[in-house]
Amino acid sequence: MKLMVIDGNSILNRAFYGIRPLTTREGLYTHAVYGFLSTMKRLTDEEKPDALCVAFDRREPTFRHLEFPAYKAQRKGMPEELAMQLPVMKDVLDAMNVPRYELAGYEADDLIGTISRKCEAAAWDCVIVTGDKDSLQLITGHTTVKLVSTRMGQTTTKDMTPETFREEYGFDPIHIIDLKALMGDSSDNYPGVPGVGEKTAMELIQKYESVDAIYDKLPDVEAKPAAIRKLAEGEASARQSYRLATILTDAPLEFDPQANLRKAPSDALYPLFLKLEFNKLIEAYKLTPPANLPVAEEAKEIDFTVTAEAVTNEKQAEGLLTIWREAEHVTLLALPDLSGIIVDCQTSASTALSSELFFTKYDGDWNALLRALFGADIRKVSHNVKDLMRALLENGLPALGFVFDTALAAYLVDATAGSYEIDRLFVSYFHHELPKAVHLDGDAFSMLGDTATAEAAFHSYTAAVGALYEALAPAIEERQLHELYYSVELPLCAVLAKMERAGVLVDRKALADFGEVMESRVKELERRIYERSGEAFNINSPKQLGTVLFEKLELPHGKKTKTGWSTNADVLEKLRWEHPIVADVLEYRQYAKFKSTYCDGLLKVIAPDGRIHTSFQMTVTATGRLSSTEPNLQNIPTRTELGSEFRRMFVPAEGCVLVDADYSQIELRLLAHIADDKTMQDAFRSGEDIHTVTASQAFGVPVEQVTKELRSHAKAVNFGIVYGISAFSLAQDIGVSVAEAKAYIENYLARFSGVRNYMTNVVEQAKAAGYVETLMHRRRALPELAASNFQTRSFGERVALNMPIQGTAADIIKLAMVRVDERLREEGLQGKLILQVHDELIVECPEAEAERTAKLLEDEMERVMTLSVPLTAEAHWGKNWLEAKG
DNA sequence: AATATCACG
DNA sequence: ACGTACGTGATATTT
Repeated sequence: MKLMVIDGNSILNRAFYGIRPLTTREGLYTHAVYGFLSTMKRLTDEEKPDALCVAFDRREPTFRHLEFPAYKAQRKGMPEELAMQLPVMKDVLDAMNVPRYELAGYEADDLIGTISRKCEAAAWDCVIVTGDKDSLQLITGHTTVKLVSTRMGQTTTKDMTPETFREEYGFDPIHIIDLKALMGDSSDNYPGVPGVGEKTAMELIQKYESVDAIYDKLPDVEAKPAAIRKLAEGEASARQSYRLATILTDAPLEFDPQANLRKAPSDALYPLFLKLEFNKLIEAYKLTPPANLPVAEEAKEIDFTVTAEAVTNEKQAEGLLTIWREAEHVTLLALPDLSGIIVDCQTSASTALSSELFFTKYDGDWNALLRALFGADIRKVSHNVKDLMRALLENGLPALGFVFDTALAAYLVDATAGSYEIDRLFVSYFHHELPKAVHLDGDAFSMLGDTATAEAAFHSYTAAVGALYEALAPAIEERQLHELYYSVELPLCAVLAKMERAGVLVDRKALADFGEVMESRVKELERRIYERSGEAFNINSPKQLGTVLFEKLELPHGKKTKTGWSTNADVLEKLRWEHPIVADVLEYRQYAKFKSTYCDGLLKVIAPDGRIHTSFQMTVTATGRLSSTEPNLQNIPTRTELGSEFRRMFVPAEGCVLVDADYSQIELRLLAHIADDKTMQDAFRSGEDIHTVTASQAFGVPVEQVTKELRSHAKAVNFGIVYGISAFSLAQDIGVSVAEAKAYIENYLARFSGVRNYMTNVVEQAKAAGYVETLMHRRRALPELAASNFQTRSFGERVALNMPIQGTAADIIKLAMVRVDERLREEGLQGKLILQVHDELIVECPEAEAERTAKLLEDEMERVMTLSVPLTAEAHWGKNWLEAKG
């Protein structure tokens, strides 16, 4: 039989410092608990112990403190963010039925020591889980230690047995105590023998094994004379340190391994995990909701028992439509194919109506019903409105009167939540699982399987959207998001729905032909690479490629990755002249990428109408940008000549052109505006090339004397500033020494003092507020800024600098899209927006309207916002995307 | 499911 | 001293 005992404080600590901070929507920090549980899960799965328990320290002083007042004296108190997780941790363990032990006057170590000996006495094996090396003294033939360490965010464990210990230390585990007695412990704050450090102590213990043996022999021990003198002087301290380092194995603890046999978690665990928003762990532990899940107070008002009325005939529908038109709003969800819709409506303070519309159950004119329902005179609240609108448009139906989208609102309230599925949101807002919810695939309600269950879920989800609306609508107001939400995001749904539906025409033949060329080039390069390396291998495998380049061909290896040597383009570029194979690999990579991602990838998604219909995601990015999927049309190559050929294959319909308009330097302009940097504002107002002016300013050279190289360095600095620069990365990027890069940045900030102030101010404000925001109050929470981990905190600081800029640019182009769409219709132009690439809009329009459309785009894009610098956009048009870029 | 790489702004 | 720029998505390989 085997028992695992976990050092609670040690593992919780490690998780706290090793994982980036994470809070629930309510601001309760949870990452330490989360990390603890992941570690516990992993180790119990691996070790499969029969019994499991956790030991904790108590706050009271122990005998060590009493005997040696300086003991752990310089330890800083636990940060608040960790302290608040301790009671949570204990609640979780209780709910999991994992026994925990603590005892006044004893440290967790002493309890673990005692537990391990009691296990041995009962003929059990004991596995100790801790990050603390002191515990290694407990290792015996029946007690082993799993030593946990966190490196680079990865937790690894090392199994320490008597054998592995001896191999590493060269003496028996028990003599760790003697080692500590000599070298002391700076974190526990006891000295050992002053002047004797780890190295000397190791040598001595390896030779003599124990403190006793050393002092018996003194002064005849083999060591430097200075060390012998220090040993003699420090004996009292060594003896005392020995006592402090000794873990007790006889604490007065009632303990029977049998009582710690593993048990199934209690019903309390599921709701607790819900409250902590540990959705991943619910899955990992395969938890299911207990039969009688307690109902949270906030959720009481939501009445899920409203009897739904099935709408079967036109007379009934007419009555309902009248009621819906009179209602302040209705809440609805629709199946993706529009064959079923639930409409909830509050007709008075006390009366709620829930109606089921199913195509198969309705004997009237279904399309007429939908046309009425989706007209402008019924105000509708729904979830993922853009997708519903696209479905409506694709069926030739109107898509009007949408007044609220709960997914979109939840995204504005927390852009980093990651998922905005109805069930998840509901749990997160009301700490309560949806009743009768079955696990449906996201928000897509499949009517497969048990129809009754699926219909019940459909109703619950609709009711949940209604409840979420009540919570989210005020939240939008509170956070000053009214304008962004109602004038930008919500209207944008319709614009994007139309764009997705319109799609973009591609020249399939040209794309396929190009693919053939790529294919043969890939084959040819593959042959040459095999020849040059003398073997056939998978060039796409960084591992195999690394072996060939760095072991077989013995090329100098650069950076390492987690799994081996890096073979990325940066590294290979530096090796280009070392061996001809390198250039081949680089070229191979390029062709392979183009072939697989852009030729094959795009060909696969051309719709029957010959066009590609991407999906724009509105709730993905942390900054407010859109993203594009299936396929991603926001990363079509352009930076290389070969790659930009792909843009030639994006074409307008017969008789049309593509008009492409992009903002000029929008992010730098926003930096000048937001940072209120007069020098940079002047630079933009001068109309000169911004990178040249920056170079002239930062390097103290007249504009005429700015060389290409200086300009490109200035450009890199400009970009770096927007991303939250570091000298190291700048140096890496432009290939100068870190010292030079540092000087560049210093010169830059000396000249652009507004930027310097912005950099310090925005971080300071973000720390105080806990978030940053754009000009339109789009917000990003920054729990990272409170992190004690340097790397995490630095990341938070860079994000604080970048998000207001990138996010405001996103606000601006989104508003421009709404305006452009509006104006095109007002002007009676045929043009349609078809793509957005962050700072660029593409319209497809009849050739004859190209000039007017281009002008309209420029005007509307520039007019969106008045800044302290001009906001300029430039449009061009042509017979394909490449030409239209101008 | 995680990692490495590389395409874009 | 820490490790090294912001935001995305797709593909192929490996676990």
